[in-house]
Amino acid sequence: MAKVFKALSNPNRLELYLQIVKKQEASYKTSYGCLICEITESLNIGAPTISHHLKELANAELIFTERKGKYLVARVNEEMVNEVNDLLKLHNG
Amino acid sequence: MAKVFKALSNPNRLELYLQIVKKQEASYKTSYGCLICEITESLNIGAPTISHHLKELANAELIFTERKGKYLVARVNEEMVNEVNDLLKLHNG
DNA sequence: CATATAATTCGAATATTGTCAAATTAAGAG
DNA sequence: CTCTTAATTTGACAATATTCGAATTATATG
Repeated sequence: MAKVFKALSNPNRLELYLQIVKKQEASYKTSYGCLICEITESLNIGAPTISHHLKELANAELIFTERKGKYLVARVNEEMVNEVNDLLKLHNG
Repeated sequence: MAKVFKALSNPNRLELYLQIVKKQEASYKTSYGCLICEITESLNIGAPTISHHLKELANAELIFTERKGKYLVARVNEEMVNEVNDLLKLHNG
């Protein structure tokens, strides 16, 4: 589970993750997920670094990625996000 | 906020945090918090490293620490934990 | 005071990370 | 086939992180 937190521990990578969430939620009716090339400009890192970070998010099972022709589509793994939330939940008053 | 995730990204530090949560919840009636010396044995790292990790958790504002005579007491910052939970919450179906 | 326990500081070694530039692959469009 | 855009791979480098041993400080107790 530390792997998930590590995946979110870098500011640029966290931003990348949050953009994916945002894009996916914005298109939840069609459930297209997030086209990576649509968010690359809003991040201040180069394409190789984005590719590298995406792999880390996927390796932590926070997202799934799938190639759609020329494009890469990312989707959030909601189960994993729920697991993280459960771990952090506090049980007292 | 990435700082919080970084604080939890190291396996030993995450374990340390979870032990603090557990100890605190176990004694929530008295709200003593967690005596650090009571959990050092269950972690497979030395005292200097624990001291260092505690500082990182405190720096990320995940915990508060307070000296009680010879001992150090740690308490979870519930507000911060709630903020993290809010950030990770998903808003679709 | 002398001793013991809890915790911190310091310095160093080793490992991991984040990032980029350059080259490469993947795939579609003309 | 050629060109363009999207993404990946490789190799490298600087910056950070993790951990420990040794020494030190803080505090309580006999």
